[in-house]
Amino acid sequence: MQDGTFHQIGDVAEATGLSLRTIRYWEEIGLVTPSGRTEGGFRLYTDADVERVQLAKNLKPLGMPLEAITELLDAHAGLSGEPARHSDRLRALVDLAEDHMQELDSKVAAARDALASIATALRNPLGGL
Amino acid sequence: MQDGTFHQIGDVAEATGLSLRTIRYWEEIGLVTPSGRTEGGFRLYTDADVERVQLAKNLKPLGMPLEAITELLDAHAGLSGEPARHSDRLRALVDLAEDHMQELDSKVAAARDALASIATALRNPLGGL
DNA sequence: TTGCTCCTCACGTCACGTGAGGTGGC
DNA sequence: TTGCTCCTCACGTCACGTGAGGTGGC
Repeated sequence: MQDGTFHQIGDVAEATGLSLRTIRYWEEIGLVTPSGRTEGGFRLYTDADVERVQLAKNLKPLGMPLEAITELLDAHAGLSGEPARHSDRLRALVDLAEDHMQELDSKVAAARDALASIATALRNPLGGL
Repeated sequence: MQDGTFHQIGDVAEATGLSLRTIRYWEEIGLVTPSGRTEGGFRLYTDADVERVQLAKNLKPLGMPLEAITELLDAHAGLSGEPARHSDRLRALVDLAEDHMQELDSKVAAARDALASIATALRNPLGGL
């Protein structure tokens, strides 16, 4: 959970490939909040915070609004030995995310086909079919 | 190319699953322009116009700005028996699109893994790993 | 003390969503 | 003539990008 070491926002940005602005915006909307701040106001992230940023980044392609990703990660984080209530909530959110995953898969397939049909024009420059 | 029949924007929206606003916006930025208008100002789309809308929609998941998709479709449309200039341009744009396709593939894989790791918590509600 | 990193506004941008008020077309 | 579909503004939204001006920390 905590090993005593903290990370600054620049470290998190480098580790995840996100911009500082994005990480700050995600805090603004409550998606990822740093566990601490220095006296001067510098954000301090634990390893768990960084993992949450990375999870959020990886889930983004699903195309859900960031608010939905926030709910999903909140439900996931609150599951440590909880009663069945949180589990039901999490299950519903995971189902929703899996629906988005299905849609994403078919969109990617359609994109691949579209790109292939355009690329075909390079080998067969006849205009029509 | 043309069969004499034209389609109104509502038909195009229903056929492609896009909103009227999206189709109008795409015209605003020069992505898809209807081939004609009625006297009263109603947009008229040919089958080729509709195909272009559908291609643009399918390419969207690649994550390129709409301006890049416009260039790609323009280069593709201008390839009917053209000299090698357009072919070079098209090749470069297709290469760029294929790069985006690669990135999309790895993003989807990461999203699938992330979602699976969250879903695992439902079968193994121990909090840790 | 000098850099480098961080901070908070705050306006700009992209790709639309969402009415408001009005007119075309079978 | 009545609906239904379309039209053009024009402001709102989401997820940031991009400076402006200022301060923290090794």
